[in-house]
Amino acid sequence: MTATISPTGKRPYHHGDLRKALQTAASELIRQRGAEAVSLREISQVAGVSHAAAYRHYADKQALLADLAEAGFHELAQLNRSSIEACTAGPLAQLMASGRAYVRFGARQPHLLQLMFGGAISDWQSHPALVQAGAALAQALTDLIVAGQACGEMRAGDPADLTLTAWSLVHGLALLVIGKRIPGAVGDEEALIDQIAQRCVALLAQGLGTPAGVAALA
Amino acid sequence: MTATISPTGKRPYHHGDLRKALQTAASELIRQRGAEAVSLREISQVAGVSHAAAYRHYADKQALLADLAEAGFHELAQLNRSSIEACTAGPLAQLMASGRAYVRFGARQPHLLQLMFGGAISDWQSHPALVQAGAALAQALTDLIVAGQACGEMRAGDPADLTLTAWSLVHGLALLVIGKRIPGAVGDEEALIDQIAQRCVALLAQGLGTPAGVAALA
DNA sequence: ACCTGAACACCGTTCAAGT
DNA sequence: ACCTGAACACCGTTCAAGT
Repeated sequence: MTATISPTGKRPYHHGDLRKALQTAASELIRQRGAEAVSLREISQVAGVSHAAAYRHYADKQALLADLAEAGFHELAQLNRSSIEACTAGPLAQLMASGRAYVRFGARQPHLLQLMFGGAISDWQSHPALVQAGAALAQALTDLIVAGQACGEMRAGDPADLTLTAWSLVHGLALLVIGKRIPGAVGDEEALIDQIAQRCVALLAQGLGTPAGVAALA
Repeated sequence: MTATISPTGKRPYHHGDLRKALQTAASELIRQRGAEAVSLREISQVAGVSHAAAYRHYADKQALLADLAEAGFHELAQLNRSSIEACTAGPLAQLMASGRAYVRFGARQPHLLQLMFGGAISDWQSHPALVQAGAALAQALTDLIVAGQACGEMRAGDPADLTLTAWSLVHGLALLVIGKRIPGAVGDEEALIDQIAQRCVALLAQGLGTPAGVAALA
């Protein structure tokens, strides 16, 4: 932000914080149209620079996409934490709340979820920050399940199995909702989607919970 | 196939069955590298024609991709039927077998599953045959669940909810496996993936099954 | 250090023209 | 009826040159 905005109103040669401007522009465009439908050239244009300028801040288009996906993981993890904290009941009920938040996130930002999990980022492994952000999300789920097992609300067994089952359910549900593959719920009404998600995570809870845990839900 | 192959060995002007040749070439390339990494021009070249010839058989690239995705749905539906028929136990056990087959399909042909459910085909609704093929797959699942409810192995409730829950679980699991998001199972060993899938669908069965149904599994 | 403009090798798509 | 070749408007990426 140092000496980049001239008083004349003309745009200066140096942008100031082009990296952030690219993130903002890309995020906006991708949330609207999806990663495949947005070019680096258009992002640069919206950010107000030439089409080659982005390469001073990102190695290639993949790196920019990975950056946005990482931000998406942080956002989802934050929503996850909020939904868990907002639920004053036990871990099993918190797991259900967390699952609904996951589906809600997908329904609100379908193109972002596609970017985070779809094939747009070809070499996931070469973006360590992205791997880290994804792993943190899974760890939060595992923590919840271990807590549930400790207090007898959740079934015994390898926490990794319970984690993967819970994650798979909400992940698959979110993607099926996004893809409009659900007959009878083609619309985007958020309330309807949330009701569907509620019923699915309730069935999940039947599978993961102990009899005592399930009884406590009602 | 009429008068298209000259005895001299030189390629004739007319291909004969270019549509099928394009499908074959595209299927091969996409299964190896994914839809985003394959161009219509390369597909045409592999099929042995100029890059414009494809437009005589497909409206655009999306139409070719939709055609391949539809074939994928038929293949998956067939695997689904086979796995159910091969299981001589009750509907709950058949549901588990079906789920494992779904995950196995995804693990074997990750790029195809991405094509079928990812964002590569932007306007799904404008390819009716594709919608139909996807709906048929969901219907097979619902049939299984209704049968399970009828014989008391599966929990009562709206079959649509049970269907969506089961589908979401196996769909999410397949995609997480494909994306190598599963810590501890980064490898491609099919046997390992199948064991993981087995444990997840077992937990699903705990949620969807009645006590009697679950008892019958053991 | 940061950005621009021209250039390169690609795309998807169209269309007159060939067989 | 089916395919080709040239053309158009785009891409992502590179690099000398400008500030």
